[in-house]
Amino acid sequence: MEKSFEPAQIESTWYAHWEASGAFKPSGQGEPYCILLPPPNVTGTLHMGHAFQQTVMDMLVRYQRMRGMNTLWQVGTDHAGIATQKIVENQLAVEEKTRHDLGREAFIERVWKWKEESGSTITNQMRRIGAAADWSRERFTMDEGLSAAVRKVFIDWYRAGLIYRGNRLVNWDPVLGTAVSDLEVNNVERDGHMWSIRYMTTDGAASLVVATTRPETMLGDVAVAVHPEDERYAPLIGQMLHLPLTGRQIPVIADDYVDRDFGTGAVKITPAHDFNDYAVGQRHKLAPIEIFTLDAKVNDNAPEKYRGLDRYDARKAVLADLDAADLLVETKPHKLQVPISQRSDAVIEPMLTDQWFVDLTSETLADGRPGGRKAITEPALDAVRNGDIKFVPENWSTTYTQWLDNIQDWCISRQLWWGHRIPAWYDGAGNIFVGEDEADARASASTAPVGALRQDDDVLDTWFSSALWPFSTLGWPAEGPVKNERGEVVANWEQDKIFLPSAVLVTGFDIIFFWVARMVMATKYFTGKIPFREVYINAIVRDAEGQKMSKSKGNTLDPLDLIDGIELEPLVAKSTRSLLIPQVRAKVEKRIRKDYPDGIPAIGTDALRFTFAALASYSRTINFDIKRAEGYKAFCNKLWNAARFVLMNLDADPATAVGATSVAMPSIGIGKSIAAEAAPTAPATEAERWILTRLKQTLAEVEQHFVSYRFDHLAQSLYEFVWNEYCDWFLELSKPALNGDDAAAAASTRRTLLVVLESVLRALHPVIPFITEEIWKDVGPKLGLTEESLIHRPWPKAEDIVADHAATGEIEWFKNVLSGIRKIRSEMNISPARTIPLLFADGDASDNARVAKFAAQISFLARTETPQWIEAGADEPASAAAVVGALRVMIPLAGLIDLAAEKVRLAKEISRIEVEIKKCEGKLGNASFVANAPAEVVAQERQRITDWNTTLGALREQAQKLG
RNA sequence: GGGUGCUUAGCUCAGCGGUAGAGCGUCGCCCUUACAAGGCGGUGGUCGUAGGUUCGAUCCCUACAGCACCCA
Repeated sequence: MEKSFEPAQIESTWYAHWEASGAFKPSGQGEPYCILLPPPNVTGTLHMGHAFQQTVMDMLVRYQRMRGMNTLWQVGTDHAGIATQKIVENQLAVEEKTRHDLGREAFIERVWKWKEESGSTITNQMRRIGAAADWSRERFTMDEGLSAAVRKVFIDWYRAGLIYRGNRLVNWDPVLGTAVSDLEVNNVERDGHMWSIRYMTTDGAASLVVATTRPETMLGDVAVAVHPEDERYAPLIGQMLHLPLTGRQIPVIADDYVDRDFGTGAVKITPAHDFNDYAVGQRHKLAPIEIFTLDAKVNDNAPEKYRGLDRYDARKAVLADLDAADLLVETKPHKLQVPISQRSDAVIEPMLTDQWFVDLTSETLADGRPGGRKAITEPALDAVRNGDIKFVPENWSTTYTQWLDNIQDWCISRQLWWGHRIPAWYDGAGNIFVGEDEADARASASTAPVGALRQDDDVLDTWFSSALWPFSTLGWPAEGPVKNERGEVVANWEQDKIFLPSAVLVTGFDIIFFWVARMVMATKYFTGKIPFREVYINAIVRDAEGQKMSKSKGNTLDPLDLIDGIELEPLVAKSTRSLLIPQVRAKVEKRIRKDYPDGIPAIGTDALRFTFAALASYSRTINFDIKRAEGYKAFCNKLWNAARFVLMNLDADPATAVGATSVAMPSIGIGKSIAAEAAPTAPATEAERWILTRLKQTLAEVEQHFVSYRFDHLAQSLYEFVWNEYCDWFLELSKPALNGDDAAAAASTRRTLLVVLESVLRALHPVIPFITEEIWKDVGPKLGLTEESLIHRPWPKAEDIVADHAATGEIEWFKNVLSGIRKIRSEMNISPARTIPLLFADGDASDNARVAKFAAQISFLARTETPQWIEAGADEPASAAAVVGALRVMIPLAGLIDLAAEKVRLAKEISRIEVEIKKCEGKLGNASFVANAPAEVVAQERQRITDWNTTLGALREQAQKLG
């Protein structure tokens, strides 16, 4: 083995090896265990959130595979309608073309070409973080198979009356020219104004003042609403007003939607361009008046003067004209929430358009069939309410149920070209024909079309196809094998439906609405099954200060930069490349130069993964600190060097290396190896029995943490075991054993070193697959294991190991004695190189036996001469002492220690213990504590006070001896 | 306005009813033959504030303050 751990070398070969060996495919044996990858955007690149999420999934899949489950990690990407179309449109823009210049077919062809060339970026990056996914089954939402599922779902829902076409107010992105989901709209606080405008009654006798942040929409006003109990306006209700600038007349209506205390208490109603106003208009049967075109310019319903003006130019013109007419009463600054499209940053304009919807709200259809609420929404709610699907952490189920309880019908049409084209046709009379294709649509219709049929131009929302992911990727609705474009079989519903429901979905909370809920709805409806049994909501990754990562802040991290490392200058260049505003560029550059003056060190995939695991508690954000990752790289190095130590000691004595003939160990899941066939006898030393006991406990904890998704605790258990127990104590204890006279103990220790190391490599493999595999390459054969590589080894089971709690007591005592000596050495500044005398005094029979047993190890590890006992009552030299129970562990002062300093040290220790004793006495002196506290707590308190008193007695005796 | 969280060592976070923990940082001593990405030993916290429940509260309850996020 190399002298230190070099991640780049290790990582380069193993992934290809695993993939080629078919290790990621379902074994076909054991209980099915499936994880669905939330399909990343095909346009995307791997960010920290992906890396974190995928590490979690990978740990689970690798663990379950080792446990013998039939695992499938179903991967793929989604076609990301808007994002992908935009990328290609931007490319066309460089050539000074639009998609309309190409035409629909040529454009789509070009998008496919882009996808073939660039769409695999993120899946290649996933391989770098070690994702053990079954790439042979990789899918894309626009695959033929998945598209067939989309068509079938659309048609079935349409024929069940659950999909309808309607003219509704939707969030319209005037830049992209499409409807967008309300989940793709952010309400952003902006500085704006509140304008007060006077509307006169038609008889000229009175007026009222409305307050608005969007004065231009007055051109589409159909009423002014006031609160029904608002006395200020009571006489005006029912009267008509002159709508300024338009020559139209509108009524004053009463509606308790109006907040009397907001603005003037009188609200202009523009149903065609505001969601609240739309509802008011419906209640009062007022026809909406649209005043904008689809690119947000004033249309022909407005007075000629304003036609063709952009909405913001129209605002200026309207305000100027109102002011001129003396109808503008007040202008004041106002903070308002502006709806911004996530996809284009454009201000959303609510617009009345013809769209397709999935009914999620009606109880019963007009013809008596079940409506969407009953058929789709309720089953999805029930699945969570009755516990079929569990959220982890549990409280996310509230978010889920509250959202579904208040859900609106789902607008599924998008005015794009890239996506699944809606399988609906229109005849000359506007009748709708739905089917697999035009022929099917005709055949399925009850009436003959009038004239030619024309297919709907629109495509479906990307999430419509993503919602089918749990079953469409498994081959549904095809009967037999589904092949990809290369003719390879990627799914077969008949066989693969065993993977439904999948075991767990790992995803971010922001996706609960977009995707989780919709998968439950579609999967329940079409298969009758739930899509997954558990939903693990992972935390959102932020920077070390808890700030959201954003390119314009310059605090993003590319997981691949952490893995490979990057110099400062390339890092600055790549971080500022996409930033167009010079001030932002400068700010980002400054920050990066400050945060990473030396660039980013390479920490490797394993350390990055371990860091993610260690940070994955149940909290909803994790703050990623590179320092933490560097610490876990050190852990990898520690493991590496521990392995080197073990192997070096085997090499030194090849006769006992395999050990199958001499001393056998508990089998610990060694399986069909040579070792297991040898008669197991107990390990020879206490230290071995102790480390095996600790290993057993650790493995049991790790299994528990996998069940509860506490990867932070899992990582910590393994970290502690490897570093603080195996390396710090067992490896150290093995040194005297290996160098001692007892050949049986040396041989046994060699084997235990190896057996424990091999087990811990297996336990760590799901977290840090590369380094464990690399180390195992040398370790496995030494145990006579026949597996080709670690990935094929079974999970090490706690129950295969025999615990020895007596040994634990012995080693704890040993650690206390050794720590006591080290403490004195350190505090008294005795050089670590110097061998010092060591004396024991007092103590009980078991101390006597233990000293005899561990004398050699104590001398070796504490660098002392052979310890001597001082008989009770005999004279003893002035010494510094550590107290372990009743035993005094003493280092004579002569030439080593300052008497005064030792007295101070002792006095400090005595007073510390006196405080502890006081605390105990306080509790035990309280009658109600003794009466009410559980017996074991009282007993524990009594034991503590006894122990403290023993220690105190020994310390006082020591102090007295020093005079 | 409705909802969900968070507030514990300098930093990032566990713990959640019975002796306050980890990693990183920091301080001291050591290049001791697996590892200086290391070893050994320290320092560091009235667990946001105020009440309440309890024999006992960092942990449960109430209120308040501050900070996030989600939905209107």
